[in-house]
Amino acid sequence: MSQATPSRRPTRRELLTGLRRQEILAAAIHVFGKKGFAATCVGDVAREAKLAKGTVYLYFDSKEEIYAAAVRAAVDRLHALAAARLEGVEGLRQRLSVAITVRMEFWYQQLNLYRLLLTVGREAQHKRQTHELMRAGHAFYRSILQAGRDTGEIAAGVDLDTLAWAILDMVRGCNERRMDRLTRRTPQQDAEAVTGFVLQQLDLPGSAVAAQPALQSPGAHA
Amino acid sequence: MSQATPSRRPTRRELLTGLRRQEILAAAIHVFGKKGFAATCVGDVAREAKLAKGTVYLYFDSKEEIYAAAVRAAVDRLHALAAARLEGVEGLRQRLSVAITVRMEFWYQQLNLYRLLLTVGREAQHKRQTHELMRAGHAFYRSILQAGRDTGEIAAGVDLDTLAWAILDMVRGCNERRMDRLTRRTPQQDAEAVTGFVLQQLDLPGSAVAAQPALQSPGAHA
Amino acid sequence: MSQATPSRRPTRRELLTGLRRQEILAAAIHVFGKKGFAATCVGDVAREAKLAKGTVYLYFDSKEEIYAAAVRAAVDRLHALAAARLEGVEGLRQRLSVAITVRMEFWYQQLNLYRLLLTVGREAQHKRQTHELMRAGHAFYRSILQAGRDTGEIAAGVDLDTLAWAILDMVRGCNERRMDRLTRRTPQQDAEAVTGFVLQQLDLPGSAVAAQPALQSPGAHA
Amino acid sequence: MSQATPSRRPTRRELLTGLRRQEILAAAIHVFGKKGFAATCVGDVAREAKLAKGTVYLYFDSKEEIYAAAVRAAVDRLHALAAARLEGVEGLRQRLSVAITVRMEFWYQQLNLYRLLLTVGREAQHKRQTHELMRAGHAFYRSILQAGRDTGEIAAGVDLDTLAWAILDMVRGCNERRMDRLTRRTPQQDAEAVTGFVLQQLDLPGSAVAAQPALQSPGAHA
DNA sequence: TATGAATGAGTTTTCATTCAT
DNA sequence: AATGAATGAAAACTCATTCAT
Repeated sequence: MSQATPSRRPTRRELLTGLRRQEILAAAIHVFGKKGFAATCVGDVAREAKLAKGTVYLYFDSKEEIYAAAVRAAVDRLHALAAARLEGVEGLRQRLSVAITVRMEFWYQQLNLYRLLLTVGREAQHKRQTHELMRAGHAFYRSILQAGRDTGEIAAGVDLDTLAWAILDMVRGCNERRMDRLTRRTPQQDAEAVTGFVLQQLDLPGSAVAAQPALQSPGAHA
Repeated sequence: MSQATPSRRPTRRELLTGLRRQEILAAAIHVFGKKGFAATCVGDVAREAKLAKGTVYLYFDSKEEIYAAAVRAAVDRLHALAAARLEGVEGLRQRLSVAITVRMEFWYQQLNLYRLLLTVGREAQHKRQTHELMRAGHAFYRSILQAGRDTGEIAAGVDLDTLAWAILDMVRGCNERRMDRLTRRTPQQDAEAVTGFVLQQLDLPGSAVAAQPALQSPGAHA
Repeated sequence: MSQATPSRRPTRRELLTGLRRQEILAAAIHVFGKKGFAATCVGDVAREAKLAKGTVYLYFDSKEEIYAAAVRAAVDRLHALAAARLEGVEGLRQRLSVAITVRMEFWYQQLNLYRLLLTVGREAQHKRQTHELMRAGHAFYRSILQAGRDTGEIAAGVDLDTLAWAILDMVRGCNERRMDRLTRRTPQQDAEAVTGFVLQQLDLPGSAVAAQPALQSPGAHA
Repeated sequence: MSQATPSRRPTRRELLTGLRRQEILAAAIHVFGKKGFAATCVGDVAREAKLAKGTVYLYFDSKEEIYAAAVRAAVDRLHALAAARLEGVEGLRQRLSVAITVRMEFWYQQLNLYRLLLTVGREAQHKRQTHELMRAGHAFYRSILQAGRDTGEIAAGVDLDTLAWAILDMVRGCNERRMDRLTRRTPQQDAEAVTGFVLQQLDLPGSAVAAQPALQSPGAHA
């Protein structure tokens, strides 16, 4: 899926190197997520990966670089996943629903990394990468809305830019609350609620994807 | 922990102590915001406050405690400000608008502190305080919505809990984008957009406070 | 003798600070000389000075700076000593003798520091300082020779520049051999030999200071 | 340590091994000279020699040993060169001149190694080797002077030991100044000056080798 | 109360050397 | 013989916190 630079046939060595990097990244995300980035020293990462400290430095230039690589890898996976899930899905309602759900579910699988994003990602040296991620998220929702407008499903008056940001904000909020265990809702439930909000904004209520009235308290009837 | 409510007549000494603490907090927020929490050492705070390092420790037990106190003070001010602004404001639309605006404007004045909240506040040891803040924000919007329901302005079916969280998420998102200079919109413009979003969810469009259709692109007409 | 910057009345604190620096320098020269600069860590210096590692860093910015300061202080002392010893000494023979002797004796008292000069002083980052020291040494002997020429004691044909370098080289050589225990001669004996060498170059043999024929084997008679 | 004199017919393998060692030494001297001994890591040497790090360790036991071997090889070459140059040269004046010149020129060709000698050679673990080198230099000049005495060219009173050291010191001084670019004189010019000094000590002025009055400033006439 | 010198645990990073392939 | 991944000891430097004055 992502033979980045060496266009053909990675060497046996390159393969092994790639694997080691994966291992270290996994270990790093684990301990960073558990103890926090600042409180974790490279030795902790090494121990988790069952390697010597120095070995980690063979694969990454610094602690910061480990973080950056972890985020990069996750983002790549997220984008690939989103594209795959949307493949063949037709109709604004369905596409919105999938797009919202995929981001909820993905980060739910990556809570430790998500936690990093919320702390380390805020620091000056990682601003650029974090902003990139946010802009990509915005563009993602924006493009789905735009397609809806192109097909006439969305009226001309709606400010798609602002709405796309709002979607991202709500998704992020739900993710964070789940990470912090401030909610017991599942990613799917949250996704439905957010999708419902959006449809309401577009004056397209009636039926959310699962034909469940979003934004209604579970017990309530329409 | 220390005498929470000294009931009556603070001693002259208590007053002086309080002032010193304020000075140190102001200095701390300034330098923390400029260099980041981790990168700032207690000596920096002391220098900014024109005190000796040791003196800071007469007023705060640790660097962490300075952060916690700064947040506590800000939150108190925010709550006081919100209450003051809502005083005498009647009607769901108006109260919502004010409630959203006040949180936008307040943090806009406190960008340095807000930045801390987004980084330090995420660390394990400050989770509790940060959650408290978020829950209070949620309760704040929830109570305004509840009042609307009590007066019949809001239909029975709407899930107020979820909507309150959504408001908080959108407000936070706007604040963060402003802090990161990812947007050029003013707090007031953002507040209007969010308010419009909420009214639409409540099937109460027609007029946002400023009678501008929220979430509509500026040039569009209703 | 050297109130460097604060022209008047050093504070009590400045005095104490100065003393601490002296103590650390003394300790540093001791351990550097014993184990070598590279093999010595700052902790060793601190232990020798009976201080904590961190304390050393309150007085010096880095290990390198300790070295540089030690050399600077020694050079100042050497120059002061040389000036003092030459005070009132008249006549080329006598002045040369004193000038050569003082440099022999001084470094003999400072063997550990001298060893540093020969190793650390060679490294790129200290080249400038070391060159300065050598140039100063050359200028020192050069000026004494020049005075001799001005009084007519030295013939016009002699190349004073080259001779001054030669003096410095021989003095250095003797010092190094003494440091390395490759010789058992005393600084005074070496000084006499070198002085005799120079006088012979100037066609002013006859009497070295001590009226001993220089460069002649001890037992030999004129 | 290893078979010092393999008496007869070096194996094919021994020859290859010897070649590899030469290659590595050449690479080592190059990078050590460029970056300094401490700042150079074995990997740098290996890269320069186009070998893997581990391979270097097949030929040398340690980084230190590489240094020692490099010096040993250079010294052997120097001695061979000196012997070759002196072959067939007759007369004290000529032999002295050649002996001084050869040492100037040789190190001038080996500045990188010379630099190592002045730093690494000073460290405790290399003292012995460095002293050996200096003693050999002294013995070299001493033997030439002794030959002069044996032929009656040198008077009985002169202290040959001290003079030999003085020659070595002056030669070293000139070499170092050239290495540090503190002089613009050529090795030949320096050699003449030093030779002139020595002849003057021996009361054999008149003609240095090139019949140029040494120690006289260029423009002066005899 | 105010000070700031002293402390030393703790962190990142480098690199000589080893050893399985 | 050749390789280079793995090791882990070691070192410079920082800074929150203490405490004698």
